[in-house]
Amino acid sequence: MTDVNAEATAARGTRRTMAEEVYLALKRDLITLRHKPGAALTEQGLAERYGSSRVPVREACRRLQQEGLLKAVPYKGYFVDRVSLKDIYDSFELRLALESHALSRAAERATDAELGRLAGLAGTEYTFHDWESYTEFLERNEDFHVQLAALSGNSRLVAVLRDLIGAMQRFFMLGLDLGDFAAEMRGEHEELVALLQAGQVDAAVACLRRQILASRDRILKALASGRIDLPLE
Amino acid sequence: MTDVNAEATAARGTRRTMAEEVYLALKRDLITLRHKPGAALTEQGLAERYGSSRVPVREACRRLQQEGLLKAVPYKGYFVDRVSLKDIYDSFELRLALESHALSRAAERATDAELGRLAGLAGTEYTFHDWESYTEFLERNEDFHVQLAALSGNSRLVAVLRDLIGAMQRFFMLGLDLGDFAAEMRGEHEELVALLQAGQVDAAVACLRRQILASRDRILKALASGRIDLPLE
DNA sequence: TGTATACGCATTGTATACAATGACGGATGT
DNA sequence: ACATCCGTCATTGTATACAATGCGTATACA
Repeated sequence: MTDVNAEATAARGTRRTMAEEVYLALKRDLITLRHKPGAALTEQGLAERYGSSRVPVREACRRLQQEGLLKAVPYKGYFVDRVSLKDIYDSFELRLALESHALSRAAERATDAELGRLAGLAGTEYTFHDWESYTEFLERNEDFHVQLAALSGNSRLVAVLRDLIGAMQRFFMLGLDLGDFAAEMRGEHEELVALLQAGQVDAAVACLRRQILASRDRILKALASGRIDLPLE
Repeated sequence: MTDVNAEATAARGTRRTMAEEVYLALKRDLITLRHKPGAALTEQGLAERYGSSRVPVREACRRLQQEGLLKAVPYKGYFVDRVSLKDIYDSFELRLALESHALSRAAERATDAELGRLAGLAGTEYTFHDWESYTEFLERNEDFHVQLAALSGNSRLVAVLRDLIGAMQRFFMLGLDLGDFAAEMRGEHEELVALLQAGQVDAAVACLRRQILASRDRILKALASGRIDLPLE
């Protein structure tokens, strides 16, 4: 414990640990609905599936539990969190509150160069019924929103928003395959950045609000049309 | 895995697990500054201190890491997160955004009975230089704000806010002993609830904003007066 | 038939042994 | 004096063995 200022030598190396590997793989499988909402999971089963022992699996599960993708019940196992209408409403409401605030702050602080870099992340689409493209689209979309939030300069806010969006990806996966919204969503990000670059803050906030609520309603509508097992609790 | 609907049988029993025990004890010691910001911790050391093996300690540490109280550096150990001015600003800003929104929603939804129960949590003070009373005050204060947020009906928001306030308790601990603000803070909660009960939503939001910013500035002022080791990164 | 009770079993919770990592310091060469 | 290399050691990362829990079921009993 003489190594006092090794504190600075933080996460530099990118060599992945088993726990991290399992975390990423499991999260991916949860988001892509490979593990379906309500399904039961066991540490042993996951360990075999992802090729490790129970210990890294356990760490990954606890993390995903706190992010709201899993639920652990003591001495029983883990259950994939169900998707409820209430959770969808709550999540989008929280997201709106966080992103609205972040956007206002970003408008005050961001430089032209930063906005330019953000614009580079804006062009993102998907193709209907192409499962692979869904995943990539969602990743880019998350990137865009996280980077936008980062321009607020508030790193706590960014961390919270990142976790939230991560937990929300499932919603989109559920919705994307039930209706083709690619055209409808085309250019949303560009529109937002353009307003920011033009310095029209209020319009940008209004635009963001419109987009987020539209996004929510698309999912709700898709879910209402197709019949998906959604215990509304 | 035939036990499909045992999913419902969630956390009922209150029997504590070692990991939980360590988590609570360690969090308490972090909040009360028994472990000082910047200090180095090892799993083995913590295991001996809290009377368990490394495994539960590990789980507690990962949890506290995600809550922003610890930082883990691989193959090296854990470090108590330092308190920076930026983090104080960021935290209060995020808290203001979350609580403002929650308050607005609560004003729309809360029944008189709920507001009455909230009022019961409002009367809370501390006595200067009484370390014990600080802890209890902070717990009651957290309770009040979390319950207030709960009236918004948004459980995701509540979860995020709870973690955030938990991580912020240290700030108050740093500040409380550097100045006697008991008188200044007396009745703040009552004032807020009264405005809510009177249906004066806008005034309540303004009041909350005033209180939160005052709280932040008290801490900043106290920190500026006493000299506390605050690496501003 | 209904009800209380005890047992089995799947699963998590915990401890411990061992492997991997990488920072520090001394040895070595120039 | 100074840089470089290499071994050492503290610490985390991982696997495995064992304990604890509590649900489901069979069983005993009225």
